[in-house]
Amino acid sequence: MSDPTADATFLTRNVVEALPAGALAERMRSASREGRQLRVKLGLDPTAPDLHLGHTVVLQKLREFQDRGHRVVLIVGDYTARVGDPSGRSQTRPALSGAEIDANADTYRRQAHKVLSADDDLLEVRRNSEWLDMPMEELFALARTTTVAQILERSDFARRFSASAPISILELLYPLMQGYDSVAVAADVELGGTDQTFNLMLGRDVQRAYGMPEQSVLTVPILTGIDGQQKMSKSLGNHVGLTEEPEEMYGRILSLPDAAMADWFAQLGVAPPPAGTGPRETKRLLARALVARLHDPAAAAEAEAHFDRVFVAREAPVEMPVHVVGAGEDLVHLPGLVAEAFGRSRSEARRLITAGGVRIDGNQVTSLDVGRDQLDGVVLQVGKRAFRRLELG
RNA sequence: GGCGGGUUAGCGAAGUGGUCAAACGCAUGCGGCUGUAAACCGCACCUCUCAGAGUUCCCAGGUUCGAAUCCUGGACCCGCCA
Repeated sequence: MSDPTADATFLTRNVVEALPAGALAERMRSASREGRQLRVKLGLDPTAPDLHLGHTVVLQKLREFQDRGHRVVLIVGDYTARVGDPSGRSQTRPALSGAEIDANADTYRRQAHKVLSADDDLLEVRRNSEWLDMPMEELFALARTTTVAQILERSDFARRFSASAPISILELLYPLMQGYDSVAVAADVELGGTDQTFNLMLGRDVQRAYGMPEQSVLTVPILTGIDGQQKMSKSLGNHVGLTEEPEEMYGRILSLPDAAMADWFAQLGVAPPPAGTGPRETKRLLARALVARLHDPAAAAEAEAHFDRVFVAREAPVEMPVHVVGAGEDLVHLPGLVAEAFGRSRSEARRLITAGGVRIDGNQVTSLDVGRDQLDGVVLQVGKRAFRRLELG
């Protein structure tokens, strides 16, 4: 392990807040003296099956800790997911079934490895059902650590409370459970988005109540989605999934509004281009860098080439699935063909054709029927991105 | 326990007996312009084998020639009072 003070300075770069001030450096120095790793906690709520680019902001930061020899403790909130984190929500959240949570937890772990080192010495993955499935007596002890006034300090609770909106007791318990996670894994540091500030800080109070050193808290920015408006979230459909194909990923990043680019560079830690670079090239650079990070540089280059070919030059991609046109009449009914080839309904296919969204070899289709002999080997296209090469069967 | 309000398409939200598959906005899809940017324009957006047909307005039953709209019962949500 290197110089702890310098490390702390490096690690607090690009974070929104490091609380309390100087605590991280101090903790790093004492850990260094004792010759032990810091335990750096991140809780993941397995309510959605996929991680996205927004999650990489915090994962990237965890990776920096790992690179300095510290141990990341990922907590899959399988137990707390049954409550639902009310942070930033105006409504009570629905609970998930055990099976859904299990499935999500699994994919989380796999996806997190895209950014984190999987080295056993540097990564520990736990589920909070290990300790939160506690006797009521222990729950009482936990509940005693915090007052309602403390919990109501949190702005979203306060807002709902003053608006007379419902707040369930279960929701009030959520921050306590998250805090108890910190006790259970003896966290030295906990990371989270800025929307987690309250929960992270409460974790300190809970730790103190249990007679243990209080964790240092780092909050990272919440990444904007590709709509440039709302925070990135799968349910808003404005996300870039970590498991997406390079081509898809590249394309989605390019659709980011210009106004949001600067934030992305800063928050995702991509080196910005030299001054004077145009917005188009700047965004291409961003997209290349991110695809390279989540896949590899070769994939990024290929994705860009594919993009240029399909969307700039408007040509068909090099490779595409083949659809075999079944034997039949001399005249082929296009709605049926499009429906079959792209898995849509005939009605939808018909609408697309009428709207001018279907092309054959690049030419907009205007009639609903086409001679069968004109379909051999041609490229059938729906919209800008879906292609099938046709073959006669 | 008492009183009141609510439940309409992916979301928000009109509609209070026929002209309602249901205004409008958002989101989404396709097209145009373009840098898959912004802004803007056009079309589509319950389902389908689409000049037509089918199924809707929390659920069940009823009134009526006719109901998203009226009545009865039920479910769920919310508020106020206790």
